[in-house]
Amino acid sequence: MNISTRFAVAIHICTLIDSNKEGKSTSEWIAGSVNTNPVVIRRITGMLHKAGIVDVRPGVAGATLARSTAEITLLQIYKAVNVVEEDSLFSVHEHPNPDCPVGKNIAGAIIPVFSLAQKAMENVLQEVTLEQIVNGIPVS
Amino acid sequence: MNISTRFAVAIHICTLIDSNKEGKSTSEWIAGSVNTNPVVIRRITGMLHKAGIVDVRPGVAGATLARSTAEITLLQIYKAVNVVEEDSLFSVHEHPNPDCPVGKNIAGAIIPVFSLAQKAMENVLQEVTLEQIVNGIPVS
DNA sequence: GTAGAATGTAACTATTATTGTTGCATCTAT
DNA sequence: ATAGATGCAACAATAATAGTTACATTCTAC
Repeated sequence: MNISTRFAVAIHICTLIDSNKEGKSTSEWIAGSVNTNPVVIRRITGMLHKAGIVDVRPGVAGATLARSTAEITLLQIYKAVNVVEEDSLFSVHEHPNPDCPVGKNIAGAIIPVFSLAQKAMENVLQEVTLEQIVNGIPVS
Repeated sequence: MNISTRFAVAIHICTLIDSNKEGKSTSEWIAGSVNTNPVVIRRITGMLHKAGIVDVRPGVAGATLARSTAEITLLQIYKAVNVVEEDSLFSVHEHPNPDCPVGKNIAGAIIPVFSLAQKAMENVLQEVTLEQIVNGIPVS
């Protein structure tokens, strides 16, 4: 199991858009850097657009960031591309035996822990901005 | 995406074994509480056995915990059932364009963050013992 | 207002992981 | 020896991912 590359690609896309303020960041151009199909890029920019992170319009070439890189966190991107459902990073088996004390109560005992663990991970993503990622890319 | 129920089931199994010190915790009996097939249980107890968490022997009915519930952490169980590969909770797209400054360096920029985020999640699991889970189950 | 170029999106495929299942070999205690 | 358990290989059903084709929609430039 692992979290879809959609998240890493979305970060890649946002970083690219920021680094290309002079040119037009079309899905085809972005796809060239990510090395995938333009439709995959459009799917993701569509999600980033719905989340208000990216501006993109039908018929108009090029996506842009909707706000500054310092105001975009990795958590926002992560939520935008929907790689992990709300509070369900960990899945719990359904229908344990209700006639067994353990079966009846196991979900209630572990779900709060799973929730805390997921939150801890997401808190790290919340503390990292797109600006920091961009600064991690050598200007070359 | 979400982490396999194998982890939740493994916790369920360990809790059950502890709550059943008088009886024999056979795969069939455990399967009755989890509400699944005994082979699924054997697969998981096999993994827990390899990790030294559970004692179980071919031909001998019943699994037991290899050490006290206070000495078993959720992180140990999590690692035992191999639900997330080492340092790869998040996956990164392969083969970004090496001729693009962003493509060439994006992996190096995001992997450390992904690593930190995963570690933060795992640290929570490390702080929770099986004993705490067991105590969260009403005696009824 | 039309042509060209881009985005949006549906539909399909290949691949992979999960979960459940059957069948059978192996092992142990009685 | 036998009964009953575990270990394990093999297979099916399901679901998510990633890539691809095709085409409708939209806008800009002319």
